[in-house]
Amino acid sequence: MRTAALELFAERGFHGTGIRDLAQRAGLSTATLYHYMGTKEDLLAEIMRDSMRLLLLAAGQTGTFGTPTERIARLTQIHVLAHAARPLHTRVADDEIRALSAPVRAEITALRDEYEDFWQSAIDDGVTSGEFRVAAPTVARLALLEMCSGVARWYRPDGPLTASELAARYVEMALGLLTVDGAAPALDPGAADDMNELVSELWPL
Amino acid sequence: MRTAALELFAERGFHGTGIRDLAQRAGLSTATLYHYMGTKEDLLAEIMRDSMRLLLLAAGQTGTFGTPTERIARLTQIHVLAHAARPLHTRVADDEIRALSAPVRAEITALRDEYEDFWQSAIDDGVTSGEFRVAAPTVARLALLEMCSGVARWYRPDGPLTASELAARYVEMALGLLTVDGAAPALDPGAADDMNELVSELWPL
DNA sequence: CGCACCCGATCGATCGGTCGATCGGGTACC
DNA sequence: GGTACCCGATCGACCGATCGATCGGGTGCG
Repeated sequence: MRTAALELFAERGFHGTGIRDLAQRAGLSTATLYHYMGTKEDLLAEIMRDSMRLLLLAAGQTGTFGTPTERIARLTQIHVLAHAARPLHTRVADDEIRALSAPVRAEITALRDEYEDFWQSAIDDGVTSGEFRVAAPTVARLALLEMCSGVARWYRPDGPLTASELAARYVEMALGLLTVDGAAPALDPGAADDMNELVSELWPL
Repeated sequence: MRTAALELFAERGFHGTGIRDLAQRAGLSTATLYHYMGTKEDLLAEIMRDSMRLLLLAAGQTGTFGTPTERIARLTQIHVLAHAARPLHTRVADDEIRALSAPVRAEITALRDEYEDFWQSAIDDGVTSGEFRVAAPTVARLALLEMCSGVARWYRPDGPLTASELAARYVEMALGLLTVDGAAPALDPGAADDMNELVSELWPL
């Protein structure tokens, strides 16, 4: 039943999944479903709690020692491996927060914030120590997490890369992202302004 | 009415938004709503079509000339600026593809694939020319796009960064990500294996 | 009049969730 | 051994509410 909910929530979204869909996938009647579970939201909340708690546990065991470079490398590897190993869990956890009622959402958000703190402090420490050169550390955290979480949306185990290889590539990219060579801007200010102008034409305020 | 649909789809998702929600937000009755629009799905499809077409148009004007570095810089800037300027459009376009029926989904997916080709060919050209050093170009494209699209989920115009500043930071990070210094692995193979072991304990197959 | 605009009322279908009833396998007492 | 009792598991039927969508009938302006 948990499996059915996981698959359907990931595939169609929480609001796109009816309890009759759940019952059919589990091979039960809707009444029997309610013998085992609470509400539909409870089902979603459990999935998200489990997902976040495991990630937080792993981050706590690997994100607190060593150099900032090592910490980011380990956090990235864990995050990518987890998203590759459990794409359904992580996709639901990343996409369906808005479907939760306010109290549960607050609980899950608190877990997520705690997890992201591991990343932020590793980035900040790296900037302080000079290992990282990045102009906006908070933006870097958001960009990194978004990029790593995306794995769950497209990774397939039968593709050209194993999960370990994929994680290694992400570690390389994450560290490259954090050690920006700011010597020469890629676009001169004039070209950048041209882009701004094009955008304000296409997407007028 | 378009505005109402845009706001509500972005806020609650397609399946989480009812016709009566749309009518109330637009200050109309549900019947009047149907005087102007087709089905609810048509509304979603229009939002996604507009969003993708503009992005594709912008990419066509900026992603085809210059060095790979310049092309990626311009694509990144356009993408980030668009997502910062129209977060609702882009969030809906990124998150609600699965809510579309098969034919419309195929159409939107084709547009998206065409757009992503601008990115992929710029990355591939840069790898060929030696400007970029990245072990898995396809993965790099996915990572870059996911990271840039994330902007729509959290950027607020009244925050510490203007949209132009944000785009400049993203250009730096994107180019850093694509020019990985592969000299020394951040984690020795033993440490990487420890991570793999931890993950297989926490997320058993 | 004709047409664009707008509405209350209502449609059949489906929603999340509950109801009372039934079934089969213990288990405790005589 | 028989039997009276209990209980978790399961079901079809059904609840009120809401879903997306439609209807016929207004208005008011050209």
